[in-house]
Amino acid sequence: MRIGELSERTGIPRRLLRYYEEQGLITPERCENGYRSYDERLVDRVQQIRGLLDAGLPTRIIKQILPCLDGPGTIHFPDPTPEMLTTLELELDRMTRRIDCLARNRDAIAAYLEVVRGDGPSVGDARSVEA
Amino acid sequence: MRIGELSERTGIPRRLLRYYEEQGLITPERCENGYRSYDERLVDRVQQIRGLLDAGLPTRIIKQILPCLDGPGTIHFPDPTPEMLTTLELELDRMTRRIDCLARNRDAIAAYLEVVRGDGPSVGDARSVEA
DNA sequence: TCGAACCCTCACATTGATGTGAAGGTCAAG
DNA sequence: CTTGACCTTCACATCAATGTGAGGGTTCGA
Repeated sequence: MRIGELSERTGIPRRLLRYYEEQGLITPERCENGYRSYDERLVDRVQQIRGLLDAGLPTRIIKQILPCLDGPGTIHFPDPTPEMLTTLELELDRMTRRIDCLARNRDAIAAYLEVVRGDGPSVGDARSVEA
Repeated sequence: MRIGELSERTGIPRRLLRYYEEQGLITPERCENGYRSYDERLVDRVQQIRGLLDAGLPTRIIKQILPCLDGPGTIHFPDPTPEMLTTLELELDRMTRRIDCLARNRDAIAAYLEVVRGDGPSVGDARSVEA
């Protein structure tokens, strides 16, 4: 498919699809006329990228971890250098911390909302967190 | 305490502490001489801000949700306009999706790492290229 | 009294993720 | 053949989060 269709199917602006390519996150084929040609599988891939981006990971990290997330059974390791493994470990850790922080704060907000809309009992206490 | 001490205790550069203030996330007092004077509680507060920032929330959102996360017991609801509640609901939703996405990808990475190390070297293509 | 170590404001630079528009090629349908 | 809807590249604009440094005041100990 061409960029327009991929854009529509994923909800990602064309501009960003080109940007992700520029960042090395996806590498569509080219038709004779120079148009980008996207494989079906890139629909999922692009959405995964968006998810990670939304989750706060920078493209350069995403680029590194994407190869490990290929498919359910299709895991092929791209020659993991120890350096890369370290990066992954590190990022794994960051992600966990990020998740914890987000979860704690989300829970606090949820609690707050619950209290505010008379849902719960009287005065509540939504304790939360930090890094 | 002054900005230097807060910076040291939180690990946040002075520059950012001033930036957070500029963004309305914190509002330290001022001494006679114009120096910023930070309350003890701001140590936690600042770390909470960092956590949220790291988690991908922009300052303008953080500014909105911070009042709901004040302290242990000290929760005072600031006249929740329906508009604000909507924002919170929305952000709550985003956070949940973000968490899910992060968790999925983190698990995938964790699984990958687990396979790569120790466990049997069977699947995949192990190329040995060198740069 | 001097210097070191703080603090201030101002303001420009940078990076990452985007928006937007110009100038132009391709292609199917009227 | 022309028009409109695609596509291309290029390049400048923007926004948030930071870095960095200039120019200058304050405080404190030697």
